Amino acid sequence: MELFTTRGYDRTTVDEIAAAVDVSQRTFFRHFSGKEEAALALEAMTVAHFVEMVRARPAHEPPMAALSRAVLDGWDRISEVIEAVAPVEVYVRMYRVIESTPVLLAAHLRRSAETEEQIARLIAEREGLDVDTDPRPRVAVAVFSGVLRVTERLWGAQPDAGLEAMRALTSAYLDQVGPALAGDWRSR
Amino acid sequence: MELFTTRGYDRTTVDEIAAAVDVSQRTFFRHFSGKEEAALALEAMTVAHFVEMVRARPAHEPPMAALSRAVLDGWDRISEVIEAVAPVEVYVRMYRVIESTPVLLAAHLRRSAETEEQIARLIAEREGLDVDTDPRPRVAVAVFSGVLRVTERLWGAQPDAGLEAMRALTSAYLDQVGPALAGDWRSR
DNA sequence: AGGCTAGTGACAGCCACTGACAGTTGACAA
DNA sequence: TTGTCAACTGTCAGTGGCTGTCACTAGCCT
Repeated sequence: MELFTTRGYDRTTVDEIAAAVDVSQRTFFRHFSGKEEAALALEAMTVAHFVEMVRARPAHEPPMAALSRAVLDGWDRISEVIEAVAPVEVYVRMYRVIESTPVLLAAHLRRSAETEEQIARLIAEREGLDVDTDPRPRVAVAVFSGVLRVTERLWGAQPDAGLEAMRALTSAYLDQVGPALAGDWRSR
Repeated sequence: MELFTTRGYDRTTVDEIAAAVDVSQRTFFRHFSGKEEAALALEAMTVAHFVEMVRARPAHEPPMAALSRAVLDGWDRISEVIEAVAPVEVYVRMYRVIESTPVLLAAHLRRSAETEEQIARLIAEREGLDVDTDPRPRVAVAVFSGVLRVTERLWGAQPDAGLEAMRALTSAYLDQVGPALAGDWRSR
């Protein structure tokens, strides 16, 4: 992470990473499937945390409410999860590296797509629906994650990106789904 | 495309592609920035077409209506666009290769994200809004493209994926946004 | 004829990644 | 104490995507 955030992803070779932790290149590839996975390791941790938060929501909550609360509560506790492995500040710097590195951003988006599918199945299960018959679980999750992506992008662009700012942004943007879908924006 | 769809993306080397069109490897890289770009070239064409369709919508249409109609009309005319370059059947086969090849899917999603930003700016302009102040353009486009991604994924999974099926699926799934956002799914 | 440009090939090199082979270490059973 | 197994490691020799450099050709304008 130190190398990635200071030199940049492309200008960091696997040999340099291996040397920094005093290990052969071959050994690096035994721990990580590739340079990409190493770069996204922190991010993967937090994503897993959010999935857990969704899984833990009480069964009586309506789908969208469960998703919203899971994410909002998730942001409140995320710092503990990160801090157990690395300073939060490293996480924030690394997020910016991901956003600004095409191959990393691409990989990140693909992983998000996989997470979406996973959560859609979770929602379908909660509601007792078949994810391949009823379109609503996947549509709901797609709408939800679409908004989350916009939010995280905006957050990364802010100069003073902290975890509290992220929570506030997420909440504000989720509230905009209704207005955004309204027929005529000019009439409001 | 022929090589990619028969042998698979990973099992096709740039040398093979270059040899197939009787050109040196170096020349291949002068025409395409990489193997990836070559594989996504057809897809890029159709995306450009959809952006044009959005740009062509009359200014008085509400945002979501403009997006829906642009995409639906887009599917009606897409076959001409594709057929000018390759058989539609190649396009469909190639879409499946993209879906099933991790690096291609990742690249595809990243490009979609760029297109989203482009369209959000288009929508903001139509409505006379500042895309960095009003959240609605980006949120609306995110919701919309989220649904489109679910649709295209489902379409690719169908055995008889044709362009008409795609249009129908798109329409059906866009209609599900309302129901998916409804509070309690069980009450309906 | 001279010079410009676009397109090309050949060659050498960087880097991510993989397969094959050979240690080393610690835990545990004989 | 000794054999054995599993987990981890290093070395080496590739393959394949991609880039920089140099030299060449064909068409085209002056």
